[in-house]
Formats: sequence, C-alpha cells, structure tokens
Amino acid sequence: MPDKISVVDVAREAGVSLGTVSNVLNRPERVSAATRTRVQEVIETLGYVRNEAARQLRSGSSRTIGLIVLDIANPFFTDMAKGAEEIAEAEGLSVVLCNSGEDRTREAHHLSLLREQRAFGVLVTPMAARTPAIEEVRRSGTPVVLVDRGSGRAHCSVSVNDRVGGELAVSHLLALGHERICFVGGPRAIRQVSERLAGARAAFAAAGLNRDALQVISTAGLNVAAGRAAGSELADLKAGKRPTAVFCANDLLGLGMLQEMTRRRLRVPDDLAIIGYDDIDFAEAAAVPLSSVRQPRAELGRAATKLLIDERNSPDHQHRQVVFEPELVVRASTAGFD
Amino acid sequence: MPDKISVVDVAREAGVSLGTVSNVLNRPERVSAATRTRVQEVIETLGYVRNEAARQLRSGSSRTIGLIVLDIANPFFTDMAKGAEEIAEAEGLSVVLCNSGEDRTREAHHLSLLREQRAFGVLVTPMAARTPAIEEVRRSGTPVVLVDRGSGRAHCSVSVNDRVGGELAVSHLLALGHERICFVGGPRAIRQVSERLAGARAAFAAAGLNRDALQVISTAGLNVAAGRAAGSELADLKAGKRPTAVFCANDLLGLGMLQEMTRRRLRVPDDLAIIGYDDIDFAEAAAVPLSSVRQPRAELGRAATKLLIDERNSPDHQHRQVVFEPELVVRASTAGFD
DNA sequence: CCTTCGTTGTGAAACGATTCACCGTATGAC
DNA sequence: GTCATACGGTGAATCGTTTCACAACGAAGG
Repeated sequence: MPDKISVVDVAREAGVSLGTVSNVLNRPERVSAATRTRVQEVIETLGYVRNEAARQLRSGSSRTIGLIVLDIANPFFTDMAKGAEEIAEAEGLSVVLCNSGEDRTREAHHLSLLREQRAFGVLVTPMAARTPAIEEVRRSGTPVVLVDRGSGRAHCSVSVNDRVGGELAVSHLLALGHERICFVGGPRAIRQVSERLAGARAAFAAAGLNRDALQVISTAGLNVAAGRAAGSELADLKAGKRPTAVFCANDLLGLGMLQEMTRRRLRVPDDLAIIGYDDIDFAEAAAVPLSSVRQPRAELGRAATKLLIDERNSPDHQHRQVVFEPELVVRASTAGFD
Repeated sequence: MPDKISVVDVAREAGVSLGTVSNVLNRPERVSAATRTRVQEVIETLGYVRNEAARQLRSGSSRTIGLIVLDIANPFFTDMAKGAEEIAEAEGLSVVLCNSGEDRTREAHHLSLLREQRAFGVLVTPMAARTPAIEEVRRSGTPVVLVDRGSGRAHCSVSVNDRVGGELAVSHLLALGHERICFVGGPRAIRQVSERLAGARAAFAAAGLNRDALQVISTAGLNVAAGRAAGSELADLKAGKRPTAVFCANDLLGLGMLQEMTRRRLRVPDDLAIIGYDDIDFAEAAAVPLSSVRQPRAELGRAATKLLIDERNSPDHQHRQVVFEPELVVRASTAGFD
C-alpha cells in the first residue's frame, strides 16, 4: 500500500517548497535547471504520481471528453470514436466511451455522471431530438456537440447529408437500368432513415419517374436480423414482381439482406442488386462485397471534437453545424461480377 | 455560467449545516424525513450537482474501472466490454473503455492516466506477457485483472482454454470426414494462436493421424485482409491438392477466407469447409454462416469485473485464474447446405 | 550607495465534499 | 428527579493540488 506520496513529500525530500514542485510539474521553465532535475529525481525515486482528483478540484476543470454512442458494438461508432480520440489525444485530453445502448435511461445516467465529473465536454449521438438531460448539461456550462444528428442552432453539431446520400444510392441503381427499386429501413422516426428515404424519392423524381413508384419495406430496427427478415419478404415474391434492386438504410440491413438472398439461392447482384449505407469495414468484407454510401466516420469524430475544443477555448464561440457530403462506393453487390 | 453551487450553498439555503447535506446525499436514513425532503428540494431548485473530484479527493478512491483493449473496433472486445459494464453498473461503478490499438506506447499512456485518476481498478488485455507499466500500477495499490491472457499467479486473470478450442474445431472437421485440413493464423507469438494450433494438432494425434499432417498457413495478422490472402493461396492449389477444410484462428480470418472463396467461385462448404474462432455476431451473419468456436465474450468481461471487485473489497483476497471452456458452434460453412 | 528589476523560490489560501467527534433534546426506565 | 440512550444535527479538519502575492537575492542602472 504505497501511493501515499504527495507533492509535500517530494518537496521535503528535495529540500524545496511544495510550490516549487508544482512549478516543476506545470511550468518547468520557471525553475532553475539545477532544482528542476533534483526535484525530478526525487519524483522518480519516490514514485510520485499526481493525483488527478486534486488537480481537477483546484483547477476546476477535467481533461476528459465523454462520448455517448447508441451502440458500442456498431463499427460505425467505434470508428467515429477513433477519430475523436485522435484529436483529443493531440490536445492532451482523453475520451471515455459511454454506451447508451439505445436506452433513454442509460443515456441520462451517463450524462449525469459526466456532469458530476465536470467533464471537459460531451459528444453525444442522442436518442431524441430534444433531450432534457442534454439541456441541463449545457446549462451547467459543459459544452455539448451533437453527433450524427444535425439540429437547430442551439448546439454545435456534425452530421452527414443523408438526403444526398439517398439520392446517390438510388441514382446509381437507376443508372444501372434498375426500375423496380425498394427502400428497406426503419423505424421511420429516426431522422437518418427518413432523410435517406427522402433522398431516394428525390432521385426518382429527378429521373422523371413517379416518386411513389419507389417501394418501401419498413423494418423495426437497423440490424442484421431485420435485414434478413426483409430479404425473406422479397424472396417470396415472384421474380417478375420482385424488385431488381434494394437500397438498405444501413450496412447491417444490407448484410442481412445479402445473407438471406444467398440462403434462398438468389444471386447478388444478378437477381437482386443491393446497396447499403455507412460503408463499415464488414461491407467490403462481405461474401459479395457490398456497395454502400460512405460516411466519413473518423472525420465525423474528429470534426466533433474540434468543435468541442473550440467551444471550450475561444471566448467568442459561435455554434456551427458542420455537414459532410457522403460518397458513393460501388462494389460487386451492384456492379455485376468482378 | 452557473454551476458554482456547492454543498455550502445548499446548506445555507436549506437552513442546515453542510454536514447534514452530505448526510442527505450519502446516508439519507440518518436524517429526519422533514429535513431530508427540504434539503432535496433545495438541491433540486438550485440545480446542485455533486463534484466528483472533491468526493474522490476526500474519500480517496474513484468509482471508475479502466478497461484497456487491443482493438476497440473488434466486436469481440466490445462484447466483452458490455459484460464488464453490466457488473460494474450494478455495483455503482462505471467502465471507461481505453483503446491501446495494439500499440505499446498507447497502452502505457492509458495505464499512467488511470494511475493518476486513482482508478478503482484496471482490466487489461496486455500486449506482452510482462509489462512493466502494469507492475507499477499494481505496486501503487490498484488491482489489475488480466483478460484473455492467463498468466502466472501474480495477478487475477480470466481466459478461455484455447487448446481445447482448437481440439473442438479440428475434431469437428475430422468427424465430418475431412482429412486434408489446414490451420490458418498468426503471428505465432500471440499465445492464443499457438495454443489453438496446439489443440488442433492434439486432435490429429487423438484421431491416430500424424500430428504433422496438419497443414499450416501463417498470417501476419488476425484480420479480414489476412484471411483473404490466405484464401487466395489455397484457391490457387489444384482441387486434388487443396485442403478440404480450414480452421482459422479467428472469425475475421474466417470471413476473409470465405469472401475469397466466393470470389473465386469455390463453394463453401462443398469445396472448402471453414471454421473460425470467437463466434462474433458477424460470423452468423455471413453470407454462408460461419461455424466457429464460441468464447463467452460477455461472460469474460463479467468474470473479470467480479474478480476486480473482489480483489478490492475482500481483505483476504487470493489471486485466481479463471479459465472458461469454449464451445463448438456448427453452421453452414461446415455443415453442408441448410 | 541606493533603486529598480528580474529571477527563483516560498507558503498560505483556496477548491468542495466527507468524516468524525461532539452537542442538544426528547424519551423512557428506574 | 436523575441518568442512560437514541436520534438529529453540527462544523472543524482533512484530502492533494494549484495559484498568487510576496520575499530573497543578485545584477544592473543611475
């Protein structure tokens, strides 16, 4: 049980005042080289480790950023986290990943914990557009950046233009000659889903087709199982009635769809072309590499962190809404063989 | 900029002493119902939020567990993290996920940060068997539990019996009648890889076959790309010379292998049966659902967290090495169609 | 020789919660 | 009426840093 070493002990041992030890730690240039090295040696031999709690109590602010995501098991979010970490680390901050698991209560719990810790700031992919707990965090002076969910002017936010993404996906399918196209996704309450659908419809309209000609299958979630279920529904249709292409609202749906087609002996893309959304790594690694709409996942995390740091540091901070443009990635699942 | 509310303010406003406020917060049963509710109302209206740094400074211990993993993007680790979170939450602790990214320096950095924070404890999947930074954390009184890497008696640890896992996988392939079997994995320095290979050889021996009849392809890493490369190597062989089954050291390799087979128009499992390891969710969701050896991912996290809490709480704690048994999961990639 | 700096170093005063020895008051037993 | 006990409540001391006004001392300028 050592670890009872404080600056006072170091000071005594080195024959200096505790203020000097603190200076060695935080503003080494104000200390003469001789004493500096002496103090550092003592720190070394005594095995002194700074107590972060005391530091934070005195200085009033913490050096941790909270990042609350909907699902820690979704590669999209972990990639985003890596981006955030990258920027934070360069700034001497650290990121703690909090998993809300798409549960409102857990989300609120994490927010409250971060408030108690006087976090440097919070990055959050919220469940709902307006979350009281988030407003509270704001009000108590902790900057908040909304991620992947652009909103009003009340916060900084970063997001990707989902409407354009939907257009890209469906325009691509139309260009390949597909006409019977189906959108697969849900629940519609999730803004991203409805925006992507809106984009898909816009692409139909732009091609001079009736917007309503786009079929839609609503799913309960955005996971692999839901994709399989939707796939089964499509596979049951007669070949002449079946869509020739589907646009899935995310890659997990797309992968489920692909799996079901393989199971039913339908060929992708010959019998059914599939395009997903997000471009997670597993999309490329699928048995039939999945076309997708790429979101700059890591960049999203980087940008959000930068906004957060700016909000904290620059006094005349203006809230900004950063919107990225998505990018079409064509692979075998829509391109034909090889 | 509010948030300057401390217990003192609450006490003044409620007309009680600050000790009483603290009691309301921490030992409500010692306060009469009347004053308790009054204080709670004041807390509410003033928007008081406890300062965790001060609490920790005084009480000397933090309520956060650090979990350092090799790769935050690997579903295996995020599932483990979920298990750890589950136990921690029930105990009023929280888990912060730290990503070492298979980088020694980052690992050390995270350990040092956790030390400064006087973390409740540390769960770590270390890079190397002996890591000085881990010993330092230990020595400063912070309990450490090694995860997924059983070691000597110096620490608590949880792991899975990889040798048995290897036996299970290869016995399964042998039982299906396969005789030309290949092990795919690497680098060999990773204990898990060599143990799984040893298990595979043991299965050969047990079947009365020459241990060395097992072919081996060494890969540079345990990711999808490496699996594809190994798959390409196999696909180049003549059908008569090619193994009829492969055992991949993890699922990412297996998925890469599967993808390459599909690309080369080889059927799984008819032309090549594939079994992976870990049983991540994407294994089941693959185009040909992947047989695998299941590790109790969440249970690993749960057990590790329990050991940590025990080490911290019970005075006569004995280090324990918990070893789980793996489980064979048969799916289409080895079972034949449907 | 006296001032004025500049450089180093000092140590007391915060920061905000928890703890603990202690103090009234009421209740009830004797 | 006295004493023991229990219950509610008090507030000073404490945790380990950082900060800041100030001191000590030598050098430079007048």
